[in-house]
Amino acid sequence: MKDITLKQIAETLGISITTVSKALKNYSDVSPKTRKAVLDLANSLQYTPNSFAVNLRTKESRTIGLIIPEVVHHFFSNVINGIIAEAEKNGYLVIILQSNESLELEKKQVELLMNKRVDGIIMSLSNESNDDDHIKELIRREIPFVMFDKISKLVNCSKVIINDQKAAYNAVTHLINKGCKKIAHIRGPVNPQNAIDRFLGYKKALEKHDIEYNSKLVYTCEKVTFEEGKLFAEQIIKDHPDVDGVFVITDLVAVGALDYFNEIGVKVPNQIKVIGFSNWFMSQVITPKLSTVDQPSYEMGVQSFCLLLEEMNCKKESLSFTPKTIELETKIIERESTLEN
Amino acid sequence: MKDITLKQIAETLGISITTVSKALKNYSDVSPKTRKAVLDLANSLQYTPNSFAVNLRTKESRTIGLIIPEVVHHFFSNVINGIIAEAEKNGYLVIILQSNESLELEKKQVELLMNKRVDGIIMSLSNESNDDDHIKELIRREIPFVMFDKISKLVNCSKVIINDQKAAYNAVTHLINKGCKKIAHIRGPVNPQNAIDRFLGYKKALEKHDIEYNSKLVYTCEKVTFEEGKLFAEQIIKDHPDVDGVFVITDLVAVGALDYFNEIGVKVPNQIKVIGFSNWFMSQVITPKLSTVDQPSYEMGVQSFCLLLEEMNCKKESLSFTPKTIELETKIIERESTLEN
DNA sequence: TAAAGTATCGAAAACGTTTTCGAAAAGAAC
DNA sequence: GTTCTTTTCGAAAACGTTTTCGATACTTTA
Repeated sequence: MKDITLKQIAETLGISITTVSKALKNYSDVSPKTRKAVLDLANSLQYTPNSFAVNLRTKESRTIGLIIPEVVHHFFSNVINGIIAEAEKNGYLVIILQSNESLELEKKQVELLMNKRVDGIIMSLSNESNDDDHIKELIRREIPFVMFDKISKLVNCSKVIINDQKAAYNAVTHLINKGCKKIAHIRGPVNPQNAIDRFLGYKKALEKHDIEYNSKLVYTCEKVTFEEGKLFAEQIIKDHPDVDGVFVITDLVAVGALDYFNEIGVKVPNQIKVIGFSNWFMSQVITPKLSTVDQPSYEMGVQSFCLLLEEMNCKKESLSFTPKTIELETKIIERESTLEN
Repeated sequence: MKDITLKQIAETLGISITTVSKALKNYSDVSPKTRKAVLDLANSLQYTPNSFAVNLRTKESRTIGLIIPEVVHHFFSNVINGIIAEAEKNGYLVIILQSNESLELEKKQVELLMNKRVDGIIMSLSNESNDDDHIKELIRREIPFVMFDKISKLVNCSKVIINDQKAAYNAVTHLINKGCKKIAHIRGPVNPQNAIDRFLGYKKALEKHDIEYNSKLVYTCEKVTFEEGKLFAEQIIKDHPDVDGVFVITDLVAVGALDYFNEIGVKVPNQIKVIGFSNWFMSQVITPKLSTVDQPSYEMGVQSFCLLLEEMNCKKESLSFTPKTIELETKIIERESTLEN
């Protein structure tokens, strides 16, 4: 029941550990005859190298770490999907940690992964993250590192993002084109760069179309939940009954808003048009079906791993690596919630 | 920039590696003075033990593997959440792999994890899985192993499940109590035990209430998708216009059915009542809100890890371990889609 | 036949830790 | 001063692999 080792193969064959190792790794200085003997025996014994020893010797674990704010989240679980698929294709395994949107946990998890000596780390910042010390430590230690979606502009590392400002601009312009004159915005928390950018895109679209910006029309989520969507929808109706369009930070919150509007009989899209962000699956099954901005989540995962792989390979060969930023395209998905009157 | 090792600490302090190691691990045979010196230096140098070496020496990696059919799936992502939370609490990290419902991939991934020498494996079978060889190999090698939700009855290992048959029985009984006389069933694929059990529960509920079972009313999903839900809803209406109730294998498919009914103007719950399974988030936001069976997904994750931990600890101390099965409670969530006429 | 080249192998170090066991030093007891 | 205990330390083996470098044996060439 004990594990098979090179030593055991060597002893039964009456040769040295060195030769066994070389035979298994196709070194040229082992005769065809002994190679065959080794391979046959290794096969019949189901030998697999002890990865602990290989890790120690080669100083790599063929494992990467992934830290995301939430696993139960349509966008992030799609990203996970992309990352583990691409990683497996390249012989890497993925350890997943969840920061639960907590900066403290996030820092602890970065430490965990460094101590675990993963070959690289992919990460999306928590909403609480407003300092970069733990990230910069990562860079200082020259651990291959990629950020996606919720990034920090101050950190010099590879990034996979969308143009949140442009996407938000397009979403709000879409509302305006459909006839909206007074548009509210349910925005994300204050820290995350993408919440800031989407807000800026909202503002810019208004300006561009000569609609006066009114800070009273901006509602700020803390937790970015369904419930907050309902709550802010209620406030919008109370505070500004003449609002005829809402741009929401993400679909989950937008669906909350729709739920409230449905409850009290506010007609969407007739009275108010709503557009969300990220194209969650449920957006296409609720009533009315929610217009949104499609974000290539799976592709973001794939690209994130590719960038990380590039950096890991450079490090292995002691080559220098210059961080890259990949910007992926978004597109408006037009559904019932923004139909023209 | 190089990693700090015991050797370096030992040399700068002029003592042996052994003593440094002992000082850091609070052995009793090191004087308070030298212990303090070691701790201070280790702290200021930010020493962390090389986990590769520790793994090799201790023969454990404090890492477990998790294989699930799909990451982008409300039920499974909640289980993941429970597992990684509980694992982290106990100092374990989790490598996640996705079988994509393919038996071939599943086998390869079991191999991957064994070669990686994880301390244990948690798994939910793919829909394709109809043989147990790779699982039995796992047991034979005495690798701590837990199955949850989609299990194999033939494998002797710890399991975390619900009583699918009873839950399905209750769901169908719920339909009957609400006045349904002719109830169709959109079931899961042929292999998975839980699809079989839910089907049996459906059948038993009919019998119990003197409704004749009709195999024509049972539709079998292959992929268990939204699209299949729409498709089978269409067939039900075409083949059996007088069906007044549907019990669906899972919410995603049920939502597909609802979508079709909405499209063609079939009134739910007036003409047909629908009940799903698993309580996906979107079920509470669609129109009409979907009745369903709540499955404690997060808790299943937590319990799965706990069982695995127990087994891993037994193995470490060479104690024998008897597999356990934990059965968690489900409950009917009554919403609009099964309102009484 | 000697020299040069090639094919095949293995000894040994290294990766960084943990742990056993014995040695040395210090203190206590007589 | 001797013996016995207790405290404190370190040498060394072990975990299993990879890789360097030198050694041997065998073949070819001059």
